[in-house]
Amino acid sequence: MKKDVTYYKAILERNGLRITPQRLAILESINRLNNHPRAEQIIADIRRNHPNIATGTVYKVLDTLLENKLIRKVHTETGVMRYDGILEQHHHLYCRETDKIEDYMNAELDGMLQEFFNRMKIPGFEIEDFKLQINGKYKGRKNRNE
Amino acid sequence: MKKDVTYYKAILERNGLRITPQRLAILESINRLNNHPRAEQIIADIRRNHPNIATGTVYKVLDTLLENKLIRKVHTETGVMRYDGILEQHHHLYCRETDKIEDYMNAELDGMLQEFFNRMKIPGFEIEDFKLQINGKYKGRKNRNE
DNA sequence: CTCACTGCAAAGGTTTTGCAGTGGG
DNA sequence: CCCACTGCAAAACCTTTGCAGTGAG
Repeated sequence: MKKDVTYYKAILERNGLRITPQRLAILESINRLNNHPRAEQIIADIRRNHPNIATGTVYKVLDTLLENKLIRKVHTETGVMRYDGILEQHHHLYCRETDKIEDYMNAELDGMLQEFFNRMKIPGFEIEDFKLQINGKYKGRKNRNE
Repeated sequence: MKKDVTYYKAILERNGLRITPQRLAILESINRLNNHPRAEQIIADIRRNHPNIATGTVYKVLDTLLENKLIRKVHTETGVMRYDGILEQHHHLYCRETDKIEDYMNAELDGMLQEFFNRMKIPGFEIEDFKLQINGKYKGRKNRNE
């Protein structure tokens, strides 16, 4: 699955959304920044090439993308929303000290959880998906404070 | 572990914090409301008995309690902070539709995860704890929309 | 040509802050 | 008594909204 302009155009089109430079820039930015950017970071990033894109527009676009499940929200302890372009099932490593998030994918873990909840039903609750937040500290490597 | 005024006084004292009516009221409120209240709900609750407690004070007290790990933050997709008085390891059932959170405790699950990560170390990351967010829908019972 | 989308600026909601005053120890 | 804490009101911060204008299809 190659992620380039053609790809982003296709997914916008598939969702019945108009293809605009703003939307392409934002989609592309989230995926290129890659590590769970805040709205503010996305805005700074795309303004380098699209200097007069409006803050309100970015939030509206993010909302539209969320509604169409083209991106996801991530919330950390700081209360500021962050956005995630990765749609596949995955978990997060989270460092409270630096507010840094990293992805953690592990098929064995997913299988184990799935199997657990198949067995252990929760009365009155229909499970759709689950996300594990693994809290801890980065050590022995630079804290790219994202 | 009985949770009453004496108990709250003791834990404040143990943490070197002054015992004030505001702090006791807030601690007591979070535990009595029980289900992950927002600041706004805590404020409304304690004002019934302490009519002139200030909003700013509540946020300051919540901060102090968080710093001393006497309560925890919970963040949902709406972006509004919520607070949790339960300190024991537990997970959350979360319903996106109603923004309702319920606790989920399961020792087998915890053991399984613990064992998994003992085996499967993550290079450069020291795990402190983990929280599973189980997303889904409540069905067949009233949606106490908390 | 039309209506979905953008830009702008103002408003909204939550949380933080500064400072004078109070009361817990 | 002293300094940690509170009350109050203003500010900060992030996000949403309304509306006139624009450009994608």
